[in-house]
Amino acid sequence: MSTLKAVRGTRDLLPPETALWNHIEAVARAVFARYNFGEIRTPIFEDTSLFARGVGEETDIVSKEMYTWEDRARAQSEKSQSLTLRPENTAGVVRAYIEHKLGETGQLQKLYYIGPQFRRERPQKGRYRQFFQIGAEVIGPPSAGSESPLRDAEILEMLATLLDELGITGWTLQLNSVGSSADRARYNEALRAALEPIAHTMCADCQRRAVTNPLRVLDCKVPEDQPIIEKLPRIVDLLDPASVEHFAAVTAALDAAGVPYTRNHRLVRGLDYYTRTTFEFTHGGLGAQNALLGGGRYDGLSEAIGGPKAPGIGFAIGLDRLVLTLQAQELNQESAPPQADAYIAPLGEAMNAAALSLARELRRVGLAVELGDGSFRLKKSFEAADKTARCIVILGEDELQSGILTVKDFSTGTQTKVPRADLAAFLAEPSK
RNA sequence: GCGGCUAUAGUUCAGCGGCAGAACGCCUGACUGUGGCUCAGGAUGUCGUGGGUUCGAUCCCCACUAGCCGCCCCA
Repeated sequence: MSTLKAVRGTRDLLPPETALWNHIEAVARAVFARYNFGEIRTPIFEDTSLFARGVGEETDIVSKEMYTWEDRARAQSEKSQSLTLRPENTAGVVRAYIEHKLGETGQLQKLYYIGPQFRRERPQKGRYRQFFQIGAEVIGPPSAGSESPLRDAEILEMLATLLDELGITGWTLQLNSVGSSADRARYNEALRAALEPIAHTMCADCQRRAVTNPLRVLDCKVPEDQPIIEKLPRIVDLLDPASVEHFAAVTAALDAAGVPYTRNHRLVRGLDYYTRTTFEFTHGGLGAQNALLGGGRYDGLSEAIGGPKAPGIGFAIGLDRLVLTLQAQELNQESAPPQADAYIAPLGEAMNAAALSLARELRRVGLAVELGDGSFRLKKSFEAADKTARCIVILGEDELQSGILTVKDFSTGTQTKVPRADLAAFLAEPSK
């Protein structure tokens, strides 16, 4: 019988790596709080039609990457229902916005989420079937200012701040506008027409893309094709005046705030709901998956799934990729394993009960304490203590009788007698 | 879903058609209470899983599974 393993594309996250995950999440929460975002937690599965209508039937995500099953009826009166593990979280957030009539508040809703998403893709580095995203959405009725380009710029400025505060170096913000859905359809046809006579001079992939999905030609990385791609029509030339004005306002605000960005005419994103502003923050060193995060405006999404007019803008950060990037950066640095403040070494099993009592006392005042076992010989206690804690506290007959504990600080090698009443304060002082 | 590479000790990896290896890590080492550095000794294991070829397979062949890389696409 084969041993059970985590299924393909899923994985266990173990210490000490989980400490990094928690750190990233804590920084994100702190940054979001400063921008006055609140947390939303939506279900991990939804009615399949939410994604079909929201993300788009023809997208790769919906057409071939979803985990979908039929949740069978359990009573005569109940109908079976097609359910899907969420492949992204924006649709769920907008569904919740509609369901709870958040638009009726008249206020701009600023919501963030942290959680797992599911797509059945071939796993690679930085790509998993259960992966984690940190995302946020700004959505509301137009009267609340949800259409303002200031919201776009603020989101981008917040993301730049977040990456900076996480210590991510070398990121690039790629920015584009895809206009209205009508603009995008016109552009698609313009590209197709422009490619038809020249596609045969391009790489094999592009020849195929020119027919199946002209927008993807823009992503081609073959050097010989670049001059050809540069001469293709740009979507910016086909945008309606309002979209042009919107985009200009976004870039003007970014310039004023000093957020660096790169105008990328080729940035087209794969989800149907994007309108106007689209963006990616990319980072080298992630291989083919160079996008740390992506997002954009989705002015028609709410209406597409049966809600009121509720323009919005949001993003999703690939948490797994953020972790990979930070781990790669930290390769050059020494990362010390987490250390407890003290290791209590009871001498003999008769001391165990007293040791727990002492540990409780220290832990209650906030010290991190590792508790040894009285069956260990002192030598073994020292070995264990040296690996897990800054100090060892010896608790034997003498110490119990006298109330004076023996403490040795590993960083200095000095051994001290400390009255039990002073122990917590002694341990709390950073050793010099 | 397609193509390429890979799978050996806890970890990183050598290796060979004929007894399974290194480094690091781990365990032990006088003493009724002293770690690190060094020294001595020790254990590592279904050689990914299942078939096949062979007197004999960890090694060669096939399938499967998983990982990595690329494609597709995306976070």
